[in-house]
Amino acid sequence: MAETPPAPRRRDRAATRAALLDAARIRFAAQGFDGTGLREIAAQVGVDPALIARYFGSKRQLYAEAMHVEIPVGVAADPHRPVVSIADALLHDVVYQDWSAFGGEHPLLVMLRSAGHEAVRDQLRIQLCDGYLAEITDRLDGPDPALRAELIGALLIGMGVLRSVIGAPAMSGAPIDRTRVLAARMVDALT
Amino acid sequence: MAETPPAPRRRDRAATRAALLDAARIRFAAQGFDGTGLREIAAQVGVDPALIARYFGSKRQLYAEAMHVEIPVGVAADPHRPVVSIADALLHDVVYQDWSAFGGEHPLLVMLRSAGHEAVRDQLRIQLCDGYLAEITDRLDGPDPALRAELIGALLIGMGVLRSVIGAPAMSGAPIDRTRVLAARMVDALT
Amino acid sequence: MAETPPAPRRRDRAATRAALLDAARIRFAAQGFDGTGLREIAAQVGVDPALIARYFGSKRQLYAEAMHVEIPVGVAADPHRPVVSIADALLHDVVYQDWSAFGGEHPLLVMLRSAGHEAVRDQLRIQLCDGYLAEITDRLDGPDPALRAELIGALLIGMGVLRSVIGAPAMSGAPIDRTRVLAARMVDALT
Amino acid sequence: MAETPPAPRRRDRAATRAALLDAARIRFAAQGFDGTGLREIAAQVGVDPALIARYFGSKRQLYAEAMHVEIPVGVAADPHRPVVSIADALLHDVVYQDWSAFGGEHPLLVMLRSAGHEAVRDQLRIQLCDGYLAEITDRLDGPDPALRAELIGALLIGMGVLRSVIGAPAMSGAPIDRTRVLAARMVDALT
DNA sequence: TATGAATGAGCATTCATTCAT
DNA sequence: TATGAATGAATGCTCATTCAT
Repeated sequence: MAETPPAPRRRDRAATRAALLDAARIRFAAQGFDGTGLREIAAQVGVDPALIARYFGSKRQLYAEAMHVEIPVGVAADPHRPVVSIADALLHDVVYQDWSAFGGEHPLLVMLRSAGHEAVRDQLRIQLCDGYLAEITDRLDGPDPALRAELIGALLIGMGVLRSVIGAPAMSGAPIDRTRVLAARMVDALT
Repeated sequence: MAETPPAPRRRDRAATRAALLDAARIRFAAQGFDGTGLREIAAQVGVDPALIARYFGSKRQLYAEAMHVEIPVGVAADPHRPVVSIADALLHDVVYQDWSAFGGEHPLLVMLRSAGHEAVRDQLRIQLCDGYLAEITDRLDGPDPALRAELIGALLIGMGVLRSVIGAPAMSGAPIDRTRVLAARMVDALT
Repeated sequence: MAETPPAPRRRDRAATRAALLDAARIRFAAQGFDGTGLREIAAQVGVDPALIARYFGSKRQLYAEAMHVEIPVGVAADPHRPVVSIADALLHDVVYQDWSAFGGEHPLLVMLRSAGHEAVRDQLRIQLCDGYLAEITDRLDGPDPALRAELIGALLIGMGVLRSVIGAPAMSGAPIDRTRVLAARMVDALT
Repeated sequence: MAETPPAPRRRDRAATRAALLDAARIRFAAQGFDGTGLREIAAQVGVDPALIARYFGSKRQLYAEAMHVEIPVGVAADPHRPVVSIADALLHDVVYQDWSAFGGEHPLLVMLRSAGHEAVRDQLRIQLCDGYLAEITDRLDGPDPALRAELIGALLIGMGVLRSVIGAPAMSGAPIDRTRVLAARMVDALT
């Protein structure tokens, strides 16, 4: 892991910046925005807290940059790919992918934990609606494509919430395949 | 309003306690656990902040008590009521009910905003899984009833998140009936 | 002195407040607004720095309140008192009075040391022009009474600056009577 | 403007040094010693803040050098020039001259704004007493020439303070000639 | 010679809480 | 029982400065 102190990493702006982002992701995921202090992020990297202000401007901007993720290219590749396949890819991406760099969860779920802040909610909306769901909306025929896309997104987010935020027993323990089959059935019901 | 200072509410322990809970619900919902100060809650009721510690022990306990809700009796009444009807009732209860006493949202969604705190996550799990979802699980036949109940819960929670936490455009703007029909279709696909 | 820690002064809001103001005057006079920390003021009184925020709201407000002085009643008493007498009284008040509670200088001169802050300049203008100089203006006949009053004020302030801010040798060392006679001659030249 | 970044001024030590002094004068005058950051001075010139430490040693030394001014040669030229004429020349020099390179004020008045620092007070005393006032003292006959010179200096400084630090209404607004006539009368009363 | 990464001490302010009254 | 004075730790952030490069 890049965020452990062993490597002193002296005088390397890019590496220090990256290490700060890595450390920030872990702490923000575990303790939320308010529960995380800049001092502990800096301490984890082994640098002075003032560097964070220097590199990122403010705690808010550090958070925004740490939580930013690009939509995976594979998902958006084929414009004719069926919706159920897209949804399944997103389900795997959002809920079941290995997000250990973010403390084990997709940044959308991490951000949900700090959704008391309006700026965080804004970022959530942009990354979810303008990113993931736009891909689904584009591929849906029939009435209310945006609404149906959001319902799929709601299922996705809800599954993530139950699995990794709330820790609902069945969803956390059940084999992934069984769950994906059931989720796919729900998505199919919308098309 | 019970929480305005004009009425001194002198020497009425029960009424003061209730007023503190009401005020706490509003502020916690609007600003989250960390964003809300005990001073402002106390000020809204017109009492000294030390009284909160006296009545509730700590901020955390005040939060827990303020966010506690009982599952509506109507939902649990008939053990033979079909799942899709239960789910629709819960959808209405959780997502579309008037929760103005909680600042406009169901406490489950309010708590999700402060899910950075482990105690809040615990309370969420207990209220959602042991409360709402148990009712659904009991009525489901076939394999994996708990998992399917959680998927329904995921859809519910996700809809609430998109509607009132994230503010997704279609779900926030669409007429409620159209949304409920689509959600019912997803639930039906599981049975 | 009320600002020494010996007396614990426990649980006495008014006394603690007054002691904080006393300590603030001394430190602000000696080191200016920016050079003085709230920590040292609080330490001098023997209380926690958080009390300052509680009692005065902010460092700026503490400063404003600490530097506020009322115009001495004796000066404004007789509306027919000649200007040269008023000026002499003010000279004694502003420059030669024992202002040891303010570290040895009139608050107007103390504030001049922190005149880099606009709020301080505003307070200076209000206390000098609307306070002291208005009394002089009212008693001046002939043209430009306000301008002549301000010239008298300029002499006063300038004498204070040379004496206690700059430490000009002659004015600091000369016997007070000789200086007052000369200053009175300058004032007389304006009437 | 010499202090705008467009001109890279690469590898010209003397020009960079001068540009830093120019920028420092403007900022120190506008915001005082404490209110001015080395970063903003360096940024205005377009160089790294570390250069300031390299060229001037410290912020204090940069300030001292930036605020240093020579007494105008015209004033000291004729040893038989009458005092009232010298005083008027100084009044014009100190109070009414265009000091736009210093942000619009004579450095003595600028320094008065940062007189919370002892080093600044020392510099003030040296530049005022040993510079300007020595010229006046030399030309005064009769008793206490140094004291009378300081009283003239007090009037000068006081006028500057009221005009440009405090912003006294009459002195800031009145036509310069009327003010100079009145000031000359006060000076004459001392001879 | 000069850059810019990094420092560490310092700032005012906010908070839930405690304790004497 | 309840008030409110007082606490002390922690917050994000700014600063002049230093030290490798």
